[in-house]
Amino acid sequence: MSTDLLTDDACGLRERKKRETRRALNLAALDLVEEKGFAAVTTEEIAARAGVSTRTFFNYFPSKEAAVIGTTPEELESYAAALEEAVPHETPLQSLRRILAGMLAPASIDRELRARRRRILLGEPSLAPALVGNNIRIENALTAALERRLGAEPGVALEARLTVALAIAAVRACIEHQQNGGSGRLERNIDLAFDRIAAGLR
Amino acid sequence: MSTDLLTDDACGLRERKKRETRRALNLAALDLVEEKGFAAVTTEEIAARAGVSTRTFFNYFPSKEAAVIGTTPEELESYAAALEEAVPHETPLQSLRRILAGMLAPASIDRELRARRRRILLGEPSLAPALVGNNIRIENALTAALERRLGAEPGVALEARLTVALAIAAVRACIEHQQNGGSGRLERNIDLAFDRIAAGLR
DNA sequence: CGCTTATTGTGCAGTCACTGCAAAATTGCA
DNA sequence: TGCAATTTTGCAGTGACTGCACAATAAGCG
Repeated sequence: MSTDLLTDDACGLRERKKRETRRALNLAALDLVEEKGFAAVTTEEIAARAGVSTRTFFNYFPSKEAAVIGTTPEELESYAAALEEAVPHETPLQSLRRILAGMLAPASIDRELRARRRRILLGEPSLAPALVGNNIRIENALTAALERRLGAEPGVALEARLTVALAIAAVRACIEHQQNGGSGRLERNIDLAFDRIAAGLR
Repeated sequence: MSTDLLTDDACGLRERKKRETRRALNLAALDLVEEKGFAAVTTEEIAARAGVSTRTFFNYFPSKEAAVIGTTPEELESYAAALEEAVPHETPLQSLRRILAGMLAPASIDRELRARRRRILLGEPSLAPALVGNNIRIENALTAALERRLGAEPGVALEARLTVALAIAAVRACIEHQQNGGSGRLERNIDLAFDRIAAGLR
């Protein structure tokens, strides 16, 4: 159903051009934010640099924030699918650690885009509200996936939502720690955080 | 330093009028949101119902969302102070459970305002992004307070931020569970959630 | 190739949140 | 009462975002 992330060539010219435009807008937004800071960038500029009209910008992204943070529906689906499938000897929390860490690591094809997204994310605290807003979508998708994985027993709904919410919050806490000049490398801190969650907090 | 929440009479006419205006705007916003839904309410309407100009609205609140969700700096300070002071036999997590539950419970003076805030909060999912945005402020204030309580040992910064972030995320998860028609009473679920966190997740 | 049809891009007009600025109204204080 | 500080307000402007109608373009078909 969903085109997997590696096949760029989903048939028609139409589809390809749409992806190119989306990507161009995405890159333009990241460029400009790096140059001038998020607040000083206008949607008009982003559209201009990507070579489309301002109106078209809003055909691709519902907001200025989305063009910078932009988790695509495809990405979302792929993360959800990864969580739904139970890997042997892996608890839900361990799956989440792996998947969420993967979202930050410039691993798959679009490593350029992801690396820059990450840099901006760590550097621009003013994006934090938009970031957490975006997380809601991720949280809902992952919660649904985990519910399916755990089956429909009573109490599972809350359990699933709680697990996902805490995992995302842990990653976000590490990012904010980083932004506030905290010590330690991001990945290392994330590992520490998940270990804490597994062991129980006081 | 900070006027505590019970003394309404902090001297002058000026101060009193400011509080009244703030409260009038707050109530007007809640009224209108209950009537028409958040998206359909304009700042102009809110100001009009409160009997002030649109421009004045923005002297009191930085955004439309803030008038609805509106955690005042005083509230923030009072929560932070409550967390900083260590109660005997209470772990940080237990303190957070008590304090965050108190934010939802219509306990102190302004029970009317708080009860309506809570009802709207549970009923209007479109406010979720604004809600989590607001949580950032709360999180930062509580993190700083917990850091002070725990002292300046290495690793405390991350530990404090993580604990606060997880506690807030737990409450939020329970709220969203409620919004999505999940089972159980809110307070009961929050208790369950905190017990889980203390015991460790899988 | 041409023609029809479904998408997609764009311009335009409009709404609304939000801001800076300067003048007017109000309050505090001597 | 009169002066100084603060608050309110109007005004003009910017910029995000939307609906709509129309132009441009790709897709499918004879």
